[in-house]
Amino acid sequence: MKKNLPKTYDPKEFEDRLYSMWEESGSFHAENTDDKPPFTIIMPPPNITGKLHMGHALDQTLQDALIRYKRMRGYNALWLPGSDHASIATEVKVANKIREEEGLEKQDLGREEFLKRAWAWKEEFGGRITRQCRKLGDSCDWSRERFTLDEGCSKAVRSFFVRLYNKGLIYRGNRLINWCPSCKTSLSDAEVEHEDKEGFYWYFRYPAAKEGGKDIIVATSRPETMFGDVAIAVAEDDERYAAQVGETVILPIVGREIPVIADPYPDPEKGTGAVKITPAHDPNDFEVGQRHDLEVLSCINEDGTMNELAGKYAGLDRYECRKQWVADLDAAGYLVKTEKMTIPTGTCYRCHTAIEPMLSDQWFVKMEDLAKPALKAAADGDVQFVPPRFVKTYNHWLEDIHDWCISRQLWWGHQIPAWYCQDCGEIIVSEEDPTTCPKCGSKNLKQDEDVLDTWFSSALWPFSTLGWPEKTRDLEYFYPTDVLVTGYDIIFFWVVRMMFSGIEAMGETPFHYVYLHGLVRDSQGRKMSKSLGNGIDPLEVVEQHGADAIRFMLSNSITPGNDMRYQEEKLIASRNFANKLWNASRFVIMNLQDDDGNALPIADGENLAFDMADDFSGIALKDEDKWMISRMNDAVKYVTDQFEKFELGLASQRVYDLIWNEYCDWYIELVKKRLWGDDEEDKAVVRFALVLVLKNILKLLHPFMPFITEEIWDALPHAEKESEGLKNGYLICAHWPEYSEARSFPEEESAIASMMDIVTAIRNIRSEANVAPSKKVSAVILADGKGAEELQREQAHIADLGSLTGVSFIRENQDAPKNAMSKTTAAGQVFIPMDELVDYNEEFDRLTKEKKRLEGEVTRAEKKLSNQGFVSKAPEKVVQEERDKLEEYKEMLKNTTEQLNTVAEHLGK
RNA sequence: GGGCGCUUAGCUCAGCUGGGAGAGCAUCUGCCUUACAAGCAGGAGGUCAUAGGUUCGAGCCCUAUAGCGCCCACCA
Repeated sequence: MKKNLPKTYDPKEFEDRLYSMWEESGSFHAENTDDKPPFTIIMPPPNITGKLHMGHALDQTLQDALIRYKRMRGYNALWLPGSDHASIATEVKVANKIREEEGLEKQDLGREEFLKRAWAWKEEFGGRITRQCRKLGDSCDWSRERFTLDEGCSKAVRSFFVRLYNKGLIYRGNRLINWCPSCKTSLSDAEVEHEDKEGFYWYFRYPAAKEGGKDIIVATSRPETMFGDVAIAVAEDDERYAAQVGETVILPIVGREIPVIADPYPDPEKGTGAVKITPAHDPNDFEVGQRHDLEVLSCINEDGTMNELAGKYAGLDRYECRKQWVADLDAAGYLVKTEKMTIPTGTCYRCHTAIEPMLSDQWFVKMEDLAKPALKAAADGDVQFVPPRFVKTYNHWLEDIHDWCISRQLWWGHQIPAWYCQDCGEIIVSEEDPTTCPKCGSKNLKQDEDVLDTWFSSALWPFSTLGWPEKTRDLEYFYPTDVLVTGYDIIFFWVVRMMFSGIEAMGETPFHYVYLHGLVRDSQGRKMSKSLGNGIDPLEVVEQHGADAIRFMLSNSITPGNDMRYQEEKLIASRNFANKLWNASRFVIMNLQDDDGNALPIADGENLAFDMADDFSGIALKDEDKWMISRMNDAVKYVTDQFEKFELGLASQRVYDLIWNEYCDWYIELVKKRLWGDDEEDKAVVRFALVLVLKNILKLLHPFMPFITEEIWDALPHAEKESEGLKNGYLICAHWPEYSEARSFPEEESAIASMMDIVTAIRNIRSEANVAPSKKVSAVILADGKGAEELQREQAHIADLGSLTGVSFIRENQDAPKNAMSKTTAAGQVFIPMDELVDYNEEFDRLTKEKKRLEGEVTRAEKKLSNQGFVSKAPEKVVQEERDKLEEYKEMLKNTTEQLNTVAEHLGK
């Protein structure tokens, strides 16, 4: 046992030390042995490009709280950490760095050299976030840390790719894809964001080719794509254009003749009802083109400049071309009108450049057959969302899913395991690098240059990290994982893909629960972002106030699925809470030893500090001890229930309440007198209860505030028995408390509660009468029945906490002191005679007000009880409660009225 | 265009399957009481967005309305 804790709570003094202690003792390591059940969380891998932000801090605090809770409950709790190579984000970052430092483009370096730089970059910065996690106290199993581009994950990616390919679920196709002209790569639908941009509708006249024919006016927001126009489409039943279907019109200035066709696609209500068809640069047009067997004419290059089809505009950027082209059309008399419009525009989720739909050879995952079992899993409850409403987002995404474009024109990532025979054109898809073409025997093979979408590898994360495709013990034991904790913003990127990949590869959903949290916003509710500069660095907060404070703030203000605000005040409140616990613990420890630091006896020999104890037969517990143990027991049940429901906010609030309002404000105050008294035997009992409850409090709080609780735990005395079957004596591995009937003391709870009510009433009177806390007064309590019994039983506490010279009891109101202030509680009425202190006029007003209030209550209750519907239909329990309440109020009213009369008499009214 | 969420004390938010609204901060009053002023004790503060409905009973369920926010959607 330590001498005592330092006088001030200084998290910096112990947080790092404790983290090393936990890690070195192997407390984070999860065994894959059958002696305990497994509990698994796979950490959503942070990008190696990033640094820890508030969102991570929240995500990880929740996961760590769950893991610590389950670990204490006796599970082999595995929290598997790792990071994501973040193909496109990293590639852009590394390329920028090379450009800045060396003035070179990545093409100048070549693939091999570029990848060397990327790996070097990863070595330098890649571990940044995971290192920062330690500051937060994350109890991950670092021995199992993974990286999406490490050998094992790469093997899993290849294996999964080949498997899907062989099943016909991956194919190579020439289709219209999303192209980012800035990143110069294709993107999946999920990677395209939609932004409303200011733009125009330009109305252009397409002259009829036939002499005397009717011109057609067409609206477009993208005139530069006109060079790729291959038709004008009108609705099939649009009478305005019926005569022109089958005719041709001239593409202005260009002079090319294009047909007018009828198709279901055009909406007669929109624009002029006639649409220009550009299959190469619009997904709808592409489909129209397919139906009518139209040519696909591409007029834009991969870098967003115009190609030779654009004639004199070739080489110009698409927007520059647009400007000049519209001016030229206007000058030539083809521009009919211009309309300002908001144009919904697809943009790249990385660089926000406008996406260009492009026809391109890419690899795709065929989604239909993969989506179905994933939908079924959610419908059958194999996976459950917390909160449940998010299943809609999940379903919605899977229901109208398009095939997933997985190839990226990048270098940093998993290169696609496909080879092209340079002689016969055969495509070879294989886990091992092939040397010869199986078709023609040629050795002239070339691997596909592209890499896979980053999300293709993250989709495998729950099983690739456990060893798949090998049949490892870890995989067998820890899969499926229990819960995925992540932000709701990532459902379609990641959750959906892990689901169908997991089901496909393992035949089982990768997790049973998906616990979704929201965003951490700033104090004004804005998103934290680099551009706004309103981000708050969690590490700075840890540095200032400690990891426990930020963890508690984050877990205390959370509701599943909802965004939350970061508030400095809330953080301070959390820090103050830690300080409160620190000082309460100091008080306890101080009372466990004499002035020289020698341990004082604790009741019931060696086992009494045993925090699991629930046999109190040999210990002379007093009411307040039982009350405290009972309240603690109640909290244990509640907190455990809330943990099981992922309601960490409610759980932590209850712990807060238990510690501050019950343990500190009442219990410690109640036992001070005993501790300062002479009854050595009783003092040993108090020590027992103080330690018993404190230990359980520390356990309940540990998932939220691991450091301070461990530090205090270390300073407390422990019995041998407590560590039985545990790895070590640390709190991180201690047994989670369990609710026990033997620790439930309803009678004492009720008695102490009545006492607390009366004490509050006394303090209230004193405060209203401006009586100094040091001044002692006497009190008379009017009560009968259960209330009288309870209050008499606790009268010593009443006198003590009420700072009374004495307390006497009466049964009849007529015996009440005449010149006194009074307050009524459910258990009884208290009178404090204070002749010279009371302002009778004020007291008269107060009592009048109180009488009115009570009359209202009585009326309300009587009305309710005279309602036949209520009495006959409401449950008996509710009705009875109402009757009891009425009696109580009637009694209170009677007493108050009499008191009022007394005061009135004194005033001569 | 489709979907979802929010609206409760001055501020930020809780409120479990319907049974007389809570917390933190801020505020007011009194206290440096030997664990803690990062504290203690006491108080004030709410037609639970609006309008209907269901019910004996609605912050909670249903319908509509308003405001705020988010997500999705093939850019005539």
